[in-house]
Amino acid sequence: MFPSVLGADRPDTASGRSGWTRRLGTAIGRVVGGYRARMPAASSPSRRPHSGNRRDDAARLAVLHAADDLLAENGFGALTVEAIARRAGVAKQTIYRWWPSKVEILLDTLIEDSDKRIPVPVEKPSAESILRYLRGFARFVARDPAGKVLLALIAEAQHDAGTAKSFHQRYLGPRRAREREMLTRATEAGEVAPRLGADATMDALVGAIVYRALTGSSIPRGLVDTLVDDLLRPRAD
Amino acid sequence: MFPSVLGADRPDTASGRSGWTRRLGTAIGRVVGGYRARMPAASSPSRRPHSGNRRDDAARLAVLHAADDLLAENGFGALTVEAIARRAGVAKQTIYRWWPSKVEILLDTLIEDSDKRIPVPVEKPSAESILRYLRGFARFVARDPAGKVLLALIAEAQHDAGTAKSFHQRYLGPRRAREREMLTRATEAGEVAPRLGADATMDALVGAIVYRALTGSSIPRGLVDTLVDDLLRPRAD
DNA sequence: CGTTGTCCAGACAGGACGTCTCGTCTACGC
DNA sequence: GCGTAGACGAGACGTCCTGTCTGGACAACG
Repeated sequence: MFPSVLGADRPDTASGRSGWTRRLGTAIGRVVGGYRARMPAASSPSRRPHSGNRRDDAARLAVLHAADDLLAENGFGALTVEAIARRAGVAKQTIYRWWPSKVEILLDTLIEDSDKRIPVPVEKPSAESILRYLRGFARFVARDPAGKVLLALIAEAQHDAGTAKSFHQRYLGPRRAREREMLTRATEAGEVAPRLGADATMDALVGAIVYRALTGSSIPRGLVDTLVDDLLRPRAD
Repeated sequence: MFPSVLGADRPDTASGRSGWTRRLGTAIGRVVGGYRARMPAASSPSRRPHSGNRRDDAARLAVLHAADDLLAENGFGALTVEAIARRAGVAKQTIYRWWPSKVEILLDTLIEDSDKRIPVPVEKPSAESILRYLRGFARFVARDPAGKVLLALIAEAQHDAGTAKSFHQRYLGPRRAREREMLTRATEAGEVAPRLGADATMDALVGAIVYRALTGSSIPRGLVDTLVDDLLRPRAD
């Protein structure tokens, strides 16, 4: 049902690639910049003309996929950098060169996956599109292996302050901005009439769904529908 | 505001107790059985008449308090069994003798604290008492140091299957049973009229509150009030 | 063709884990 | 009383993962 996380074709490891790099580099490309792509000096636009060898994109993808797979198979508790390196066929140092922690690896995969699977419908906002979005979100978080990454990061953010900061800055913040936009537009268009503010309303909807997922319960469609109806539909009295 | 988690008087460590044990043993007693109290053979009611020395209750409390304090101070990520042992003035083996993991320690403190701070009002259920309960819950989870334990355990349950099982069996399950009772009685009395089932309704209410706490947002009273009103009050149409 | 930077491979110290073995002390049974 | 069973503090032990740091091979660019 969900054959593969993060893209269609994926090599099992990054090893045994003679000529791989060039083909991959142009064929796939980078959808998301990834952790380090934005870290070093975003202020200086024209950096060094890049001497030396360039980053191996196959290795980057192998790491992302390995992390994803290992999380789905054994859970976050068993996820170690060494295991990721082994599975990806990559040296440990290659991982530490580009990511400061396994959390940033997961964050990279999560951003890529959720942009692909559950984009926020900011254009043409309507009660119907909001409902569809939340149904998709519920499905993502409850049944999609990639949704487990989201749950794992929410969890890890409770344990580590650095994770919390990064998770907010890179994922929750931007996503919530789009959700707020979606809800605000729909409200202004008279499509919905929430009694709470945009953030509180989204938290109530998303929170209920996420909590069900966190506690291992299923998320029947009727739950989402009723919730949306109760919180977004204007009351008669 | 919340001077101490888990009881009033607490020694800093368990060491230096000459004569401590006897006094503590009778004075404080055990509110909750704790992890191991129910584990070994609940089938045989009359066990061995207990030769040897008995369990040191001061050590038990010192461990519970140390875990609580360390979690509040440094977060779950920095919480180690060794650190708990050091802080409690207790040998590591003493901890492993009674708890299989630090999670069970936290579970012991959580059960004790939430029974004390946010009991579920199953008697005399009313819309008003439900609202008060949820306000208290929101306060507990957002501002009480003991509430951090709940968040940490929800988080750890995502990372480890064993934690998830234990957390459900010992905390979420029993608590939800009482909450369901509360809601069902209030519904039968005509006090409230949820459109969703008891579990789904509670998840929507609790989930929204927990999600705010998990993402570090405050939980204004108006949010809880409106949520309760939207989900529990009968709709006119 | 040399410089630069990435890659794999592996060594390394540090820390936490969970187990184990001591010696001490205390409650209970005989 | 006295012996024994069990809890306790102290600390050693092997294992695993961490994050850093080498070395040597390779590829891109000037």
